[in-house]
Amino acid sequence: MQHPVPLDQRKQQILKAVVADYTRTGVPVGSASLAVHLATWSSATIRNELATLSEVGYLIQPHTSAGRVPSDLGYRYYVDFLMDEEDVPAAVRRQVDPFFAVLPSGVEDILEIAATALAHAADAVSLVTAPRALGVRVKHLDLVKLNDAQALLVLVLEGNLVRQQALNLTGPADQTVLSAIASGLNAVVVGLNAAGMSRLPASVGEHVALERDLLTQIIAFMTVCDAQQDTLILHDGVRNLLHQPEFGDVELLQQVIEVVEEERMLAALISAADLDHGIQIMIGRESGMAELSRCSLVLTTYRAGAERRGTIGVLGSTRMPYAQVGPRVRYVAQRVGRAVGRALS
Amino acid sequence: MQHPVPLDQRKQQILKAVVADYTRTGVPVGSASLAVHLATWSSATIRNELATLSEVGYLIQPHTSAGRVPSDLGYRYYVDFLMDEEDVPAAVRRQVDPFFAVLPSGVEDILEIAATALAHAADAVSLVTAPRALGVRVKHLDLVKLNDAQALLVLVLEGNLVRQQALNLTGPADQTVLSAIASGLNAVVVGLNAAGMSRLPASVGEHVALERDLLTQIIAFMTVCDAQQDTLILHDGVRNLLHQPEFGDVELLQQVIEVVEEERMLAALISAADLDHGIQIMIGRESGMAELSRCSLVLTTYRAGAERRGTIGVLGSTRMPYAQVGPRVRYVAQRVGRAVGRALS
DNA sequence: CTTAGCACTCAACCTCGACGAGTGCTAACG
DNA sequence: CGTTAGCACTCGTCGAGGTTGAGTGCTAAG
Repeated sequence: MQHPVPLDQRKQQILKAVVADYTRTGVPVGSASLAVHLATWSSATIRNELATLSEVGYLIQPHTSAGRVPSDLGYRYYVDFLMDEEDVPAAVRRQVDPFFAVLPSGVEDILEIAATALAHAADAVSLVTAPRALGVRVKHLDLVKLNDAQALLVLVLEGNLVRQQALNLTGPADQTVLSAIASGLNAVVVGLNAAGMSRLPASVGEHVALERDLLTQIIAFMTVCDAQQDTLILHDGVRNLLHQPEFGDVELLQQVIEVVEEERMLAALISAADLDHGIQIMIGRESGMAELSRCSLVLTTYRAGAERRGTIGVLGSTRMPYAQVGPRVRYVAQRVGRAVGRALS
Repeated sequence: MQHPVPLDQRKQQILKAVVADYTRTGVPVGSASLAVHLATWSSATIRNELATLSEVGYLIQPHTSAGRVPSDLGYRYYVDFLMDEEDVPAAVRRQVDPFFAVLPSGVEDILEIAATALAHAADAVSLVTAPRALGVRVKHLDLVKLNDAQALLVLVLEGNLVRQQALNLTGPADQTVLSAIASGLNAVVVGLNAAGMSRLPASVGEHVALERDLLTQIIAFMTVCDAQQDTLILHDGVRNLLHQPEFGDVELLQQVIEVVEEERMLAALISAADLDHGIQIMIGRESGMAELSRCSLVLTTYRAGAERRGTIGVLGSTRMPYAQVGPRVRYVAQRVGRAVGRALS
């Protein structure tokens, strides 16, 4: 990001007022209405300042005789230097908390609830990714016979994530044999991730060949699970976009909804996000996706335990109340982190 | 449904032509353009017929000097008596088939794929419910220790449906004890549904009290699973609504998307559907939901094995090409049935 | 019963002018 | 020299008025 053009005190106040007004009303704001809020200066003075703010690219005029609208850059300056984050109102807390009062034991179910809660709290489209670790660890596994050629692997991973997959049997094997192998593997495999499992010493049980073969398949499947976790994205609240006037244009709406339904595109975006510090805000074209040029993303991580983290955030119009949305996203993130942490037991 | 007003040959042909034209263009159709297709009669004659078709309620005039548009009743008559279903074009088959070429082993994953496939094939919002049986039967179960007070129940149900739930332990119990109980229960419980399990004789293992208690909780959870199956609805393809001119009105769009995102409302609707015969088409207000007054549902069942069936279908504009959509829904339903059947092993 | 002809209706579209919100510029003021 | 009142100017919005054309219903003739 290039160094922002520095602004004096008064220009900052005016820019802040423009963002506040426009965020509230959705209508380009003119010097007169600003002069009411900022009674210190006349509308003419403000007009001069607006002109220079437009010149340096922080404001845009839809047409000659219209008021000013913040540009992406303007929002960026606002977000970085001017914004006073608002506390999450009690009303919103009361709206969010019940979602986390009674929780299912599976992580994915919790995330689904989180998506709904955040969509309500932030009045935007919510996005949630599964918590990611360097390699998911196994908590328990089981083998169920399907037929002579196949067995069903049931993996219980950390966080009570349950995954199933059909495995090929090299030869016929009873359920009793499978159960024996499963309990044999359970003894050595618990707490390991894919990498750890591939370092496992030679077989332990009596059905050496079969067990070896199954273990190879299990490791392969776990690698797949790891990869899937990155791309799994839940979303909710598309309805919240519809009452925004800027999405009155159906063309635009269609592009945005297509991106949201096509989760792959979001996955790329989110994984590119730099979330080392608290919250990341991507404004308009900053996301790099043309379809989202009128949208902003507010993302943060939730932490469940020491090294497990997922991403949670919202997608909304660039004209969103950033001062409110940020804290709300963080609030929900904290709840999710706690809930997922508990599920990790 | 009240008895429909009978129509003579000519009126039928005209009604059919109106539906065909309107479905294609989305513009109210007038007598002149009909006279081109139905060269047998002059526009004046057709005009007379249109007037009587309007009187009996099969057609509607948006305003005095506009053409005619089919009413819900008109579509109903068309669908019941006039429609010639079209074969699913090879192009569509080629679009659908790849989705079912490589299949995951879990039923739910298959259904998700089905939803996407159908959304593409029918160019509408697809809806899919899980296959329902009178009571899902257990294939395998397992107990994993979470902490001193709780154990995680992992149920593998028919169709490789995996469900997990935390159970309360009346007293502390090792993983070894839990495994013993699990294998004891497995011996008697496999193939039973919730009802069957509650008729089970007194305990078999050595940890009588604990086992009894857990079994009660398991039965309760299975009942919940049964209930959940009815309400689980996957959907995809909201984007397909957006390029329909009738949803250019954002108000309307919002209502529809709200219903789709709020799955509960659809669940009620779908479970009310009468699917004894091949396919059910609900047109406009027939659904009873005001929000969907401009939408139609085309639903059918897919069968996986003898007594397992789920619902699959689409939600689109009332002005949808019923003659094409019906067969396509059936086509996908058949594929899904086969795929789920295979997953049931 | 069918159909040509015709008067009629009405949404869609265009144009035009009034309106007004908002601007940029200039000149006066402290 | 920064600030501000005043003013001419721009340009989108809104409503009135007029035109167009698709489509109708009715009538009378074939």
